[in-house]
Amino acid sequence: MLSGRILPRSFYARPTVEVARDLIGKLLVHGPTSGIIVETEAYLGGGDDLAAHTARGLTQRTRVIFGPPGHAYVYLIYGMYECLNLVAEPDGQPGCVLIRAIEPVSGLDIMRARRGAPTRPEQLANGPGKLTLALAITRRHNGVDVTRGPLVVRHASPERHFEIRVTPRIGITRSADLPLRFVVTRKAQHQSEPRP
DNA sequence: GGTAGGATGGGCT
DNA sequence: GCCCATCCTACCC
Repeated sequence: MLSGRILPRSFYARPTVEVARDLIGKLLVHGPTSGIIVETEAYLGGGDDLAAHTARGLTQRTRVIFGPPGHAYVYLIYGMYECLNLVAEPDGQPGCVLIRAIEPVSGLDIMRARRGAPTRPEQLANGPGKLTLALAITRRHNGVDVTRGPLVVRHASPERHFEIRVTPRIGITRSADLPLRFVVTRKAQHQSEPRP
């Protein structure tokens, strides 16, 4: 598949929920590996979202989330895995989107080698810790600008349209009821004709 | 099909 | 010292 233009910073400089929703169907690219984003979660600033890392305010770790939009926030989780977020909202306002799953598009063999365990294609990057492993995204990418390579998000070409379901977020205990997770349920381009 | 438990280290109280 | 925005394996239907 061809990749379209890089998402501009204005894409990210919007309310976090809108950015989370609109990242579905976009192409996450790092070097030779890439995949279509199929699951995201919004983590809000402003204090009402107790699951957000920014809920306790500005710290050394969370400073990137308060910075300009269109940058990567990467952190270590459970001492073993790293999670990729993309910073939303205008500069100075917190808010970010966790990328929870991608559907591999290019560099499948490289992803398989990085993941180690015998892995079926659909399981290569279907989790936040798995996709960073598959795309070789680490804390060294914390703070990098994703509107300029090598780690970027692009429009898919042709543009992809999906049916999206909104649900509570996964794996949290605080603010666990907020509908801030966006996940592809069905590929629109594969939608069948009306049944007889 | 399902779930329980352990690995592992940084951030914050 | 406790809490994680996780994943994999073992084990049990």
